[in-house]
Amino acid sequence: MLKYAILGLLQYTDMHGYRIKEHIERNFGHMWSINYGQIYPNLKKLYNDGLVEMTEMAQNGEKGPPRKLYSITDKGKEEFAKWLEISPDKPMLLRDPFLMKFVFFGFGDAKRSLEIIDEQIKRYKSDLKRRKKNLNRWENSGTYVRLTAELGVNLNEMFIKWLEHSKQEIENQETAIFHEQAGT
Amino acid sequence: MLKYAILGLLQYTDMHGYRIKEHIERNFGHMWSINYGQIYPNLKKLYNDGLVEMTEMAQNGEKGPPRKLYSITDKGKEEFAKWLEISPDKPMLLRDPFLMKFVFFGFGDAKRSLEIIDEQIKRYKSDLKRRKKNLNRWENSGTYVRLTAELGVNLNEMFIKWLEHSKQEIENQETAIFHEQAGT
DNA sequence: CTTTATATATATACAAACTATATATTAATC
DNA sequence: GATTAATATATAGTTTGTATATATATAAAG
Repeated sequence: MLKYAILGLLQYTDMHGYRIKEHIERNFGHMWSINYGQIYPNLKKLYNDGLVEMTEMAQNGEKGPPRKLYSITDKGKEEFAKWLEISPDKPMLLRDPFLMKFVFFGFGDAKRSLEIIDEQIKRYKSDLKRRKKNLNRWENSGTYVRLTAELGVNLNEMFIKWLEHSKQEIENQETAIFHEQAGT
Repeated sequence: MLKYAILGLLQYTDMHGYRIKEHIERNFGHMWSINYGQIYPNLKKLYNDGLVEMTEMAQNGEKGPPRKLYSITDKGKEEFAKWLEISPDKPMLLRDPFLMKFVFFGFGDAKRSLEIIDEQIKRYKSDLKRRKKNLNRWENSGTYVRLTAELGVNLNEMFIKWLEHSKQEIENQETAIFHEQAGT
């Protein structure tokens, strides 16, 4: 899938690996983090398959070592276009270490569980703040990019709402158990 | 992460690989799909690390070949408990082949894009129906499991709302472009 | 002015997760 | 009794993800 993310970005403009990582994190970072260890091998493969071209840039006053600028070829554009109009086969995958723990909190210490829930609410809230602040950045980037950014905000708001509601339910239940034990 | 999902499930009851897959898909299937190719190697590793025990069951009138029943050891329970109270380190990861295409629909054929969006709305809606129907199944499974199932429903409803709103915006924009071209 | 810190940039080894497919057993169906 | 369906385990191969090494150039600190 990363293959097509890279090809898609290269349709906007030529880029080198480092810049590609930046862009992916800006465009998909709502829900996606990427690593150089995924980008450079992919670029190499795209190059070997003739889907991108590469030119080594000379030093030009910029920081860092010489860059390798990649651009999409006609073959690359073709393959990307083909991919774009195929109905997505695989369903959404949501993998969240917090949620994985959450399901099993019944086995753990209730107090510690609530602590982790509070931490998570804070995390969601700071994420939401950042995303809302960046929303205007996508206003002129085309409808689809903008709508995707909006989805990120919606997703974040939904999670906060759900987790705050969950916290209350859990606390209420704790109180109920306490009263039971106290015989009231 | 799968390692801990398996250990967690084995705290409820002893299971063999096939059954573990069923349970994971029932409990986490809101956003998670699993494959035998992930389960059996994991069970083997858990066994080698002494976190689970295994007994080969004799045939007992049930269908299929002999089962290997796994149960969690004290060492396994310890490691699971330790993991459960550590603050989750990595952020949520949402990987969706549909969303990946959606961001780039600006490069593709608008008509085909709307078709794929319609397919996706249908998929979301049938998922929602199934999840809502199954909600009552978790009513007595403990607060955390039930709340996680509710999250699945919320997530689904949010996506439908977002995608239907997005569709309208895209269609409106298409119409605007048409009027522009027609000079009205 | 030289050491140190920082941002840039590429690369690779390793581990975890995912896909595809092979194999085998039993129960039910035809 | 042959076929189909459900159960169950296993593994090869690919893709993803993590950790870390390496190197260059600018900025900042001393």
